[in-house]
Amino acid sequence: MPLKPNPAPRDFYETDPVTLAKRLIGARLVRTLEDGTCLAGTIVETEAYLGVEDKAAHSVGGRRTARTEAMFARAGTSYVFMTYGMHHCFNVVCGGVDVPVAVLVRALEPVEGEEEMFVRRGPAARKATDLCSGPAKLCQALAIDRRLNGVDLVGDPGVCIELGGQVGDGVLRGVGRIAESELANTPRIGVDYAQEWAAAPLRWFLRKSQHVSGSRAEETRPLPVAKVMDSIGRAVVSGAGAMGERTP
DNA sequence: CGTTCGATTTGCT
DNA sequence: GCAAATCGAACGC
Repeated sequence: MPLKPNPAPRDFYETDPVTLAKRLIGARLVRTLEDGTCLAGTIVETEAYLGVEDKAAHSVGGRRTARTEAMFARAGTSYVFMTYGMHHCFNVVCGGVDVPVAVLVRALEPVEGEEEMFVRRGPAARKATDLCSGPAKLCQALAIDRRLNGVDLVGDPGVCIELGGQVGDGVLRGVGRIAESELANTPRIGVDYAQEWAAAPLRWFLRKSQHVSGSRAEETRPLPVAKVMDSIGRAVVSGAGAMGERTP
């Protein structure tokens, strides 16, 4: 029997997407189904989407539509979208209200409900590293779809993020606290259309993990807008009032 | 191993 | 009408 989930608090999310993308590695994404089934994995790969100026972000130019609305919500909200007509991707919204920035969760190492994940993923998943090694794979494995778009990860019973150190967590095979030196920092995957933003170093993954997706190549180009992080930081501060490094 | 291509629906031009 | 923050099958070497 899984323990009751222990959601990360609001202030975990009240930061910029680069900070949150790194902070999420080693945390657990926990999905609780209606029947009580728990499906969970340790996050091993993330990407930051920097909002208005980021040509790879759905919220580029401040584009605010039915689809992107959740990106404008408060930190700790989910943003789940459908792409290619059949796949879902799960994001964690951060920043402040009306600051449309988020982190895409790209890969997990399964820690609970692996058998159920194999059933949900179907015959293409032949081994554990096939279950959640991609943003759409992990959504299929954890039964995440657009019904979970815009929900509050701090208060919704269906999905949350758990930090390490949960009492009684005997199944954690994951990684606990992560040093930045254990992370690789690479271009984002599948955003070649984003011109000068395509090569920006906005993807992170746990080097030692066998559960990551896509290329491990680390050649990047600098952020095309030098002050974009400053502008996000100011917006977070003025919008949410809680920003900065967390030192647990 | 590698590359290519189709699936299938939505969101927005 | 077109391209998409993807995946997996099919094929070539």
